[in-house]
Amino acid sequence: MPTDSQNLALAVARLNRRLRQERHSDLTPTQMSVLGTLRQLGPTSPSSIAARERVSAPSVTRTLNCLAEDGLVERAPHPQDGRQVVVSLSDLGEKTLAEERRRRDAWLHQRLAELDPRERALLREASAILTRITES
Amino acid sequence: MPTDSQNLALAVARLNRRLRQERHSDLTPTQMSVLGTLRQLGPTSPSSIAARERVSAPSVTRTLNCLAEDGLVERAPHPQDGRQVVVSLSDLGEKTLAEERRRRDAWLHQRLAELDPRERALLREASAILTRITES
DNA sequence: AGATTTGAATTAGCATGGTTAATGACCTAG
DNA sequence: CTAGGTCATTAACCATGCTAATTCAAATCT
Repeated sequence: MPTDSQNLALAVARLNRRLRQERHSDLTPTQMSVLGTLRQLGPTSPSSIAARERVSAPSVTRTLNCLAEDGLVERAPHPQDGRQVVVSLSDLGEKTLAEERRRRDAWLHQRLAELDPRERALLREASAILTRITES
Repeated sequence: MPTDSQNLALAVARLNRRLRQERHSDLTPTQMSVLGTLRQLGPTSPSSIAARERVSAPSVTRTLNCLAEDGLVERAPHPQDGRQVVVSLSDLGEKTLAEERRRRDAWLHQRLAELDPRERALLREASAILTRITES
């Protein structure tokens, strides 16, 4: 018999795959996530993004390369510290993020709309708890 | 301002990455998931596994190759239909699954234990809802 | 019965995105 | 000023998603 944590882990893994399938866009989930983090943090270093995304620095570098090629983010030297790089969302990046979010979330949004209000509220709370857990 | 569905999608993506990090094992999340599905379904065809995991058939084939190499699953011809293959968990697979689950879930289990009972109950319900959503 | 279509699994080839290890540039402390 | 640490990047590897094409078996249709 599965434990609660196993159920939760399975549910999360499956939903994650499902969401990947529902993407009808050019941006991958990882790219979306990095753009979102960048939106939230404002201009920051790659390592801050890596920490926030809980991913290795090289992984972030590669994602940033793709995003920079498409003109969605910009890299600038750090004014004080020559080792660091400051990454920021471009206007195009901002616009693209908003639009892709709208499209990508259509499926999940529809599913949520089919739930009754109590379940929706429950999931809203659950999101907050999961976020808190993840960051601990 | 992010919508509920965006919050949920982000929370799920992040927790998924976090769980991958907490794995202290040889089995990847995908492999774990396939073993779990196999445990749940009993002996089945690769295509059933693919449907359950919402993943393409070739992807399942490859995962099964890895698992079979390690002796965790076994393939047998289907008695009636010569096109099909019947995949089943070996004893070693069963044992390994149980053990890896125990280890992999330690982190999440600990996090859940730190929540108050109301939150735990809420997440239990949320798991069920997410599973239902995912399968729709 | 024989030919064709359908279906399951696999193979081949591609892209993404995670990792660790090694490099190079830069800062900082001694 | 040198030694050591830090940040970003590069290189190389692996897992895992995909589609397209292949193979072989079953089912169906003359």
